[in-house]
Amino acid sequence: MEIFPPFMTRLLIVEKDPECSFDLESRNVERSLRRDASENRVRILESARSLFAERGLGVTLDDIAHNANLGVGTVYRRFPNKDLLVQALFEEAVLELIEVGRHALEFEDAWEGFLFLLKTMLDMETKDRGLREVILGNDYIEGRITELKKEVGPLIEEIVRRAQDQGGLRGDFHANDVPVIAAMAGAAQEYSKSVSPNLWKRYVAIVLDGLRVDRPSLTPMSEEALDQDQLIHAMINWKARK
Amino acid sequence: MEIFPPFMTRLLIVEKDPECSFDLESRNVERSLRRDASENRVRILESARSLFAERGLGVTLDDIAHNANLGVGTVYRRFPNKDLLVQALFEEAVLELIEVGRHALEFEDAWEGFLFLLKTMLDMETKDRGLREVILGNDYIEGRITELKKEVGPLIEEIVRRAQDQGGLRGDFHANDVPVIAAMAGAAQEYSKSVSPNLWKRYVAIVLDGLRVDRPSLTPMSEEALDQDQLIHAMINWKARK
DNA sequence: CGTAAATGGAGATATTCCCTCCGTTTATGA
DNA sequence: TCATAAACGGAGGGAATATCTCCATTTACG
Repeated sequence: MEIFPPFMTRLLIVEKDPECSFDLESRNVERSLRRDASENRVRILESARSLFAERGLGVTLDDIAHNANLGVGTVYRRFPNKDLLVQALFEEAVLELIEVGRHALEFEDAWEGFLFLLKTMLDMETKDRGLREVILGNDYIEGRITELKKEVGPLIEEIVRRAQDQGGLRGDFHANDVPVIAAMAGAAQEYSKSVSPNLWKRYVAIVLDGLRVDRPSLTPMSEEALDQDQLIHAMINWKARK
Repeated sequence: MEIFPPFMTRLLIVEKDPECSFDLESRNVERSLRRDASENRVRILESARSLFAERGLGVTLDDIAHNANLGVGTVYRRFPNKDLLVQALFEEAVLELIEVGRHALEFEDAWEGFLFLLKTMLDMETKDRGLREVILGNDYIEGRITELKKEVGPLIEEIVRRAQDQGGLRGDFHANDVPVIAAMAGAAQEYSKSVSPNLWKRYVAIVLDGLRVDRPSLTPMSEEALDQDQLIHAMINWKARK
C-alpha cells in the first residue's frame, strides 16, 4: 500500500515551523495546501485584516471566521493562535514603517523629513487600529515583529537629531515622544472617527505647530472642528472600556 | 485644586428617593440609616471613588464591595445600580468643572484664562479616569449629570472667543476641540502613567505652543521624555482593549 | 432584650471567549 | 471514476467574567 508523505511533510513545514515560514513564497504555501484550503487561508487573512484594522487586536478568531463566512474550526486549523495570525498580517506593515523611516532620512530639509515620518506613520496607525496596537503595545507579537520593532527607534532618533541640528525641530523634543504622540492621535481618532474620520489631522497640525522652532505662520488646519451635533454623537459612540 | 471638596455631607443627601431626596438634610438620611449602614455607605463611596479614578467606570460593584471590605449584597442594597453610584460621586466634580469655567472668564488676560481652564480641566480629567469617562462619554450618567454637562460647552465657547478676540489664541481653534484634546491627554496619561504619571503635561505644553498666536518663545517642558527603559515598560503595561 | 435592620457571600443566570472534536463534505492523484 | 486523506462546519465543553438575589446569620438600638 502506498503512502503519501509529500503532503504531510510539506504541510508541516509550511504551517508550523516559524524559522522557515519567512523564506517561503505564498505560492509554495498555496501549492502545499489543497486548493480550497489555500483560498480560505487568504479569506481568513483578508477578514482578519479588515477586522483588526477596524476593531483592534481584541477581535476573536471566531469573529474573524464568521466575517469570512467560514467555520471557526477552519480558522483554528490554519492559525492555531492569534499570534501567528497577527504575525502573518503585520510583519509587512512594520517593515514598511522601517522603510518610511529610512526614506525620511533622505530628505535634504530635515524638518520636511521629520514631517514626512510623523505624518506617514500616524496615517498608517490611525487608519489601522491593529497596527497601532502592534506598534504601541506588546501583545500577540512575541518573536519576529518584536525584533523588527526594535529597528524603528534608532531611525527615529536619527531623524529627530537631524531635524534639531538643522534648527527646524525644537531641541527638547525626544524620539520617545513619537509613540506617545501616536497614542494621542489614536485617541483623537477613536473619539471622533464615527463622525469625522480625518479629524485627527487637525490635532496633529496643532502639535506640529507646537514642535516647530520659529514657525513662519500657523499651519492651516485641513479639517473643520466638530459641530455640536457631531460632538454629541462622538460622545455617544465613544466607548471607554478597559 | 480639590476635586471632591466638602465631600460626604453633600453626597449623603442623595440616598434613595429621587423625588424627595433633595429635600432631605444629610442628618435625616443618617438618622434613617442605622449607624453601621451609614458608615458603610461612606466606605462604599470612598472605595468607588478610588477605583473609578484608577480604573474607570468599568469597575464592577463587586470590585467596589471587596475593595471596601464589604459584601456585595451591602453595596447592591445601597446602590441598586451603577448609575446611582456614579451620579452620587461625579455630580460634584462636574459642578466644579463649571466653576472652573466661570473662574476662567474672570481673568483679565483672556489667554491666561484659557490656560487656566485647559490646565485645570485636564488636570482633573487625567487624575481621575472615571471623571474623564463621565465628561467624554455617555454611560451611566443619564439624568442630572447629563444636564449639568450641557452647561460646560457655552462656558468654553465664551472663554475661547475672548482669548481669540484678544489675540492670544489662534482663530481657527474651536470650543469643541477641547474634549478631543482631553481625550488625547487621557491617552497620553494611560500610556505612560505606570512609568511617569505627569508625562501628559509635556504634551499639553506642546499643544499649547501650537495654539498660541505669536508665541514669544517655546514653553519649557516640565517633564522629561521617557527614557528607553521607561518606554519599554509603558509598552508592556499598556492595555489597548476595547 | 426583642426585633427590625443590616450583613456577607455563595450561587443562579447570563454572557463571552477559547478551542476541540467529530460527522460530513470535498479535492485530488491514481 | 473512485478511494482516501484533507478540509470543513459549527455544536458545544470549559473557563472566565458580570450582574444581581436570596437568606441564614449578625448587629444596632429603642
